[in-house]
Amino acid sequence: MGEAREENQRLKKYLDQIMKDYQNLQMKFFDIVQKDGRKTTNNTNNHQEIEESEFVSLSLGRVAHDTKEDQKTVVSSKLKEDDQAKETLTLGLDRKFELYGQMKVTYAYNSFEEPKKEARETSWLPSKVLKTMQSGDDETQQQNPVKKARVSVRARCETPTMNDGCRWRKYGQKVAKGNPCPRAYYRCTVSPSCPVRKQVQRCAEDISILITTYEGTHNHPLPCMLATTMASTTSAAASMLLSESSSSQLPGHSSSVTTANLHGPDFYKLDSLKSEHFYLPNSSFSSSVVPNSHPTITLDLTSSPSSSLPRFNKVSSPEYRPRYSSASLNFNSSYSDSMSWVNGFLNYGRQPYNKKQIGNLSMGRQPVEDIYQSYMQKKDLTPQHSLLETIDTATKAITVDERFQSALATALTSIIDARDIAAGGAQRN
DNA sequence: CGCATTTGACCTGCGC
DNA sequence: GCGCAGGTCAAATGCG
Repeated sequence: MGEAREENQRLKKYLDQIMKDYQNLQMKFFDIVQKDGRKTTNNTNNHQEIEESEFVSLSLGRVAHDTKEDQKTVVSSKLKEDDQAKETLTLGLDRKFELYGQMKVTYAYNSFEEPKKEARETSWLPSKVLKTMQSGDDETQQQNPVKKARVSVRARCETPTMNDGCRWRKYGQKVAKGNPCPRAYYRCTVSPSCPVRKQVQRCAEDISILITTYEGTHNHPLPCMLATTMASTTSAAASMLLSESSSSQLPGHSSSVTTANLHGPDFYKLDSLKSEHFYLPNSSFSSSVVPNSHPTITLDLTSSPSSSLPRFNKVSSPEYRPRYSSASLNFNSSYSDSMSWVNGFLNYGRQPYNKKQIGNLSMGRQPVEDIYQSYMQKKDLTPQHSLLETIDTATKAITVDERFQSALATALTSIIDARDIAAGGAQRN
């Protein structure tokens, strides 16, 4: 328990240090942006340079996933100014690597803090800079109207809609061209102002496959871990798509997609993702890109077997360079594996979410049942697993996962403390 | 009775 | 400008 306390203190200090470094880097960076801005106003011919400087600025903290050498140079030269700042950016790069390389889908549990964060993060900026950035975005948006990224989830599902933990209200239905099955339109009703919508449609080729397409970002606390996981999964996938798009944009369009989308909550959501990772063990990602339509990334949970190794394919055709890049990342596995995950996914939302049973078992914002659930899902456990396996896995979770140990220690402390207090009170009485 | 769903009308963007 | 398709609205309807 003492160790747990020390660890908590250590982590707090570490977090404070990261926040300081991050703010230092931002200050320095926007100084440079301002200088660049002055240069560009002197030269009216280099509009593209303005766009690129904006592009670089908005990529910070997220990923320098770009092929443009000059941008890399700008970023790296700035980083040399501050080693600690470099460390801060490295966090972003690592995160990106996780998204691209290992295809971890990060688990965000504090997405509802995004608007506040956004306000806080930008509040220190000189109003002039903010104004410039905002008007710049408006301009580029007008020039190049950006459609929201969509994330489509294909899963075998018997029910009319997939249980994703959120509350939805149906507001329309339409038969779309090329598919006799009607498409249903839902909007999130957890918060009246929530912009998130989803479309649900059965696959024309296989009606057992349900295609759920999500659009937008929740602006409220999500009701359960399942919803949070879903939201962060789709958000991460959308961010991946948008980030990927930034590396293959046409010259002169460089800022249109990226700047417009990085100002949304997703940018901060990604930034808020620290260490909790949620695995999609058996899934396939691909994106379909149609000019002037919504960039869509598809998360296919119905894939057929081929290889357990992740594949990353760029599928942009030389004849057609879309505004949004095309990419696919496959994690193909057996159908049964996929289904076990989907079943776990769907069933979890139906489990009673009884916090009282868990009591004070919590670790910061993340309840320990979430950690455990996350761990269980990483292990691809399903209700079909035997009790022994479950116990075995729980034991492993306790012995292997330091977070779990820490949470358990904290919980035990609170229980013992509470008992001591009660006992003390009884003795006094 | 209140809330969710249904469904035809309407709006908007795009291609021709 | 027109038609088409996707998306949304809102009155009507259904249900607990």
